[in-house]
Amino acid sequence: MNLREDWQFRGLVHQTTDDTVLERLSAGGLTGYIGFDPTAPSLHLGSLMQICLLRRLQLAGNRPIALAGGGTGLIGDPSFKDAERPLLDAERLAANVEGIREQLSQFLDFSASAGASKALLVNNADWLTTISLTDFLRDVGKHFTVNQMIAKEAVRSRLERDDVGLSFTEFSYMLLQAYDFLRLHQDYDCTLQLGGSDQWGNIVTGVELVRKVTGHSVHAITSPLLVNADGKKMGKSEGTTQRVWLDATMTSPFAMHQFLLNTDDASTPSRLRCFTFLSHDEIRELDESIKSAPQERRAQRALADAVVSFIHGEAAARAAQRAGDALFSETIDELDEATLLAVMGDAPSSTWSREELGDGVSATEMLVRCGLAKSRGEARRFVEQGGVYVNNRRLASDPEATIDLSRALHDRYLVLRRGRHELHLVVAG
RNA sequence: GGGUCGGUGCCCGAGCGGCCAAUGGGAUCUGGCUGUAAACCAGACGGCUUUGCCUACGGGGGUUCAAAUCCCUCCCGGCCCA
Repeated sequence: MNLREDWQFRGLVHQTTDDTVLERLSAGGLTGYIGFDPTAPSLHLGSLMQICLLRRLQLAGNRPIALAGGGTGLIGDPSFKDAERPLLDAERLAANVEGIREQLSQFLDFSASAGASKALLVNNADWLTTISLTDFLRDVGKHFTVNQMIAKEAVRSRLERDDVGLSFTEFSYMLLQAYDFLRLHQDYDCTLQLGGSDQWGNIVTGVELVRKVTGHSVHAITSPLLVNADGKKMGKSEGTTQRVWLDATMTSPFAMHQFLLNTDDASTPSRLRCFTFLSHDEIRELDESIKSAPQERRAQRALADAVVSFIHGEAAARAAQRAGDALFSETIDELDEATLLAVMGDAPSSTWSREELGDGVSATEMLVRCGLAKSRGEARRFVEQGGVYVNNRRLASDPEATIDLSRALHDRYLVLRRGRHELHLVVAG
């Protein structure tokens, strides 16, 4: 099984500059890079595809470069965005780059033992913040005409809209990214850039720049953007309620596991291919299980286990698994105290005074203070609609309902749930 | 700088003096059906001490018994001209 066959099976390739790249990658020994935007202190599931691509590259004996966009982040990529991006200040950006560096270092092999395919992490702020404007315009800008730049699909919609514009700053973004490729080619002999299919325009601009400046031909591979069954980009602001972050303190392993477990049937095969390193046979078998026994959701379970293991480790994946099983398929009041705490370990919790709970606290009040409702009005609505559960038993849909210690598990714990998924552990102090 | 069009709830977008917390769509949320899914159906969707009150239609000021709606001014954006 070589890389080309594997990538084709997994559907990782959307477009390439030429057919031979995949063959050459299969042979190993190339250097390829992917850029990561430091828009937040953590990467999220939307970047998992890119992370896996770099890893696959490395496993096949190539050198992966992860490029943190500390410089391009100062500008903001306008590709297919429908409005001007707010600028991030340099300090936040630097902090974000740091966070991302740390995360990426877990997924690639940066040790000397990797030899020629030892991964590299670079920050384009190193060159983008130091090059002079006139040098940039002469050495980079001179190679492109505005005519071809405005013809790019990625910016077209912004140019055609009559309510928002495209600032010169954002318009210049593609040149900065092109310059990155040139630098990586010159400094590290990098001959390949990968990215999502929305990056095609930016990437080929880089390919062109390298050719014009050095005469060398370098390559591009884009991968399809994964969408949910409803056509929305996954992992962006969608998901259950928020983005699914890779940082365990921002999105708990349990929440991530749940998110993946809830993947709809139609999207599961492609996610298994892109986000896991399972063998082709295993994947085919899981595909089959979706058709033959969808209610078992073996494929979703395998996906959730594999991804959480990859990101947070096997122990975290097992814990998330157990927590889900306990919370959704057993009666929670049968759990012993240690198990209950382990299961609820990921969920937010709060400590309440015994006296207060003894007297009974109104359900709406409790929902608001636990952060399960944004306002009393919303809390009242949840109760009225029957969306509130204590220890997995639905609360009477009475807005005056109160909750007291008599329901507590082990005389201290109340598992408060709102709707299907939002949990909170109330502890009597 | 000049002209012109526009800025409404999470987003899009109606309203153009009282019947407006503001039509409609999307998103989201809750419930039902299910498989902790999708689709579908029903409901909710500014806040509160909830038969009422408060805050909101870019900011400020004004006219009026009454303004998202009229006037002035400022800020922001699009387009055209310079």
